Amino acid sequence: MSKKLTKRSENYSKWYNELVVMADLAENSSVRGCMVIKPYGYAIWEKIQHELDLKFKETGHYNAYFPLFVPKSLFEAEEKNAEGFAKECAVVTHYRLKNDDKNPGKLIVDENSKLEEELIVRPTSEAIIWRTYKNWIQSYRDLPILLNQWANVVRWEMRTRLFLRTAEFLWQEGHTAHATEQEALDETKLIIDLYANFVENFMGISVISGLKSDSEKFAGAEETYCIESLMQDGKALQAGTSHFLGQNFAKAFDVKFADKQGNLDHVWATSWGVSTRLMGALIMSHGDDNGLVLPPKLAPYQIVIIPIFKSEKELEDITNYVNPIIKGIRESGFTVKFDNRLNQKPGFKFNEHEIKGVPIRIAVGPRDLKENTLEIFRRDTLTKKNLKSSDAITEIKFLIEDIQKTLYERSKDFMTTNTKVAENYEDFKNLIEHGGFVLAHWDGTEETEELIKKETKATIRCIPFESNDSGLCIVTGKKSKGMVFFARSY
RNA sequence: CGGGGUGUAGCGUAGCCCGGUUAUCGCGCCGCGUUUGGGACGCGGAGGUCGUAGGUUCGAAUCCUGCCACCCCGACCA
Repeated sequence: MSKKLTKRSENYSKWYNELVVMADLAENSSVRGCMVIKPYGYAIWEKIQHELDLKFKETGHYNAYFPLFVPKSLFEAEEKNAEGFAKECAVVTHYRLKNDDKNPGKLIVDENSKLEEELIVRPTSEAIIWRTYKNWIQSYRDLPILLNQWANVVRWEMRTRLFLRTAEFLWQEGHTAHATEQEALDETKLIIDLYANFVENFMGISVISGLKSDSEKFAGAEETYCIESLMQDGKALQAGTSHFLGQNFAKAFDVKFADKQGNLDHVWATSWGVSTRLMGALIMSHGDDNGLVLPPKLAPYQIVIIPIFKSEKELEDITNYVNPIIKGIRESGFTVKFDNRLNQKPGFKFNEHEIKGVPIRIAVGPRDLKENTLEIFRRDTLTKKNLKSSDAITEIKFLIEDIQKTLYERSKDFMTTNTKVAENYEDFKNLIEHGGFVLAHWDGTEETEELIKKETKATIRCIPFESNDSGLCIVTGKKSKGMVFFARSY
């Protein structure tokens, strides 16, 4: 990993600031690590939502909404799930405040308003949803249930990190119920493939997918499938997960159905989600030393037009000149912003939109009006050229596609060149030090995984679905079913 | 919760070791003028409980103690 790239991780927070900042909460507040999503950042999130929503609906899913609060008794029903999340739950214990007699103008919790049963602010919604499904499912005719929820969740992490691990985050969580194990497994796989497809083709980020090891899988799941991407500093980032929950939640919440023969059986389940962390992945995958770089499919606006003028009359002329071009761009299905602010200079605007990662910039000044030209700049390669204004639409169509493609290929090349095979443990330690994915044989035991983690800080990011050649574990020398992906991760 | 570090204007900082006028500089902000094809320049101006509470002292941003917050490393994690 080059020094420049390593150093770049220090810049990430700078790029974040265009999209998101840590919330400025009251001093002495015990709430930490909440984020404020700025309009530009939220516009990107909306794009992600919109596209995923389409894909979910294409595959037969519907959106629904469930409560923010989960009664503790429901939360604890599925033991492993409860145990896994217990240490990071926000808990509501009271429902009322009152004036503090000793401290005028201040409020205190009214002890008389103590709740009979505490409410957990959802860290994830399996519990409350499966309690609901219990009432919805009696027969095989009620299945499958394929629901998705767009929501916020709260996880009281020891340590937060902007975008990647905030105390509250936005996500979508899918929760499905099926009559057979195979159908649930198929759903789990369908979604992880959907995620991989989305992240690669829409966000332009190359990913690997596979299974999580037992120690890394979701609390309450039988299997966790994941997609993992590689950031420019060589650290891996989990970008999405899809869980096969078996009958665990159906058993915990007593959800049974009668099949065609009239036999009762527990329902099979999946759950899956991606979060605002995807935006972190976006920044850390494509950002360069000049700021964000957005793939056209995600950019709040794909093209910005910057007029260069000395007088308002000149601006008017330029406006008349670019109006047909703007119209043409919109008719071609692209989004464009005409930055005709009077209070900022062109140089400033160039820079601002570069930091924001706008894929294409067009500059138009008096010179262009004379020669019937414009200057077009692409953010991914930082190159610009002049062309006839009549060629603008053709060029834009080409660039939109080419930038999307280039970003993905860049990400893919980066992952390929930073995925190495370790022949032995010494080799492994050395490779891990340099960042990136390291493929190595592993004997499949938790002990070995733990040892590697302790000695190298590397974890198993995923186990490929299609097991490759068998071999010998690099640590123990025991038989291995195939190589797995290791990396240091966020 | 364990180890390390930091806290000075909206942001980034100097000063602290070795206490002493009106707390430094840059960015940003406001006004006027000149500028405008890559983050403009000049002049003028506003903005500070030096994290907080105590202590030492004639005198504290500076020394001491407690507390609070933030950052980094561990444990945890989408």
